[in-house]
Amino acid sequence: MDKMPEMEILFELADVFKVFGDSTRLRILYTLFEDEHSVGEIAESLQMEQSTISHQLRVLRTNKLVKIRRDGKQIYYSLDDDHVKKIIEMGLDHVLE
Amino acid sequence: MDKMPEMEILFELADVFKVFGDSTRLRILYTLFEDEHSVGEIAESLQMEQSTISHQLRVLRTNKLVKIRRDGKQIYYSLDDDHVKKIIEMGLDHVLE
DNA sequence: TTAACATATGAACAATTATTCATATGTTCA
DNA sequence: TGAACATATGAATAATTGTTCATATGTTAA
Repeated sequence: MDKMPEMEILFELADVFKVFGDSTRLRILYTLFEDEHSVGEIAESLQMEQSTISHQLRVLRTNKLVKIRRDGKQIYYSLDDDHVKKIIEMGLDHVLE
Repeated sequence: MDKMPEMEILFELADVFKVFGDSTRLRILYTLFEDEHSVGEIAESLQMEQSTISHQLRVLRTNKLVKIRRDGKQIYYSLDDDHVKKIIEMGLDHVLE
């Protein structure tokens, strides 16, 4: 173990970390820690443009960090991976020394 | 717990993940998983410019992921944090599903 | 001191990306 | 069907960033 992965895997790995490397996406993920939320709720909660949130949710979804549930006009997003919390907490451990 | 951190902390957190979000830096970290290595050794091993490696090592060092030990003309880099391996492994878990 | 070597650094460039604005798509209800 | 609402998307822009080249800094040994 700990052997260097193939280049293809390394690029994917870097891409995943890139997703965590933006404060807006981190805020969205934190918002979803507790419960699922609609796009509008997240935008309202973070005081950001609906468009911005939607764009970033797509990034999160493409990378399989969140999943969706449609209910009428709204689309509810929630965490789609057990690792998300743990990865963020590990990063936080590092930041907090 | 799981409460959203202050903005300042969120930016730091994002910055840490940004560091992991580059394949060159991931390769450098993997190289250091086993043992410490000099700048030249890493550049040779990864077949990249010495300058590129040096620049990226500075990023890693600034973010306290690697530390240095001077020995004559060479500077040996090694991992400076217990979390590094774990964070990368978590990310890998996600990538590998 | 000087030559040779190892590493660091600054400037420049290309590429990537987060946000905004405007608009499109899709859903509900009258 | 059409109006109102929720979300998605494309284009444009500004900002950030990884790499290279050239050169500077720092170390050793003669």
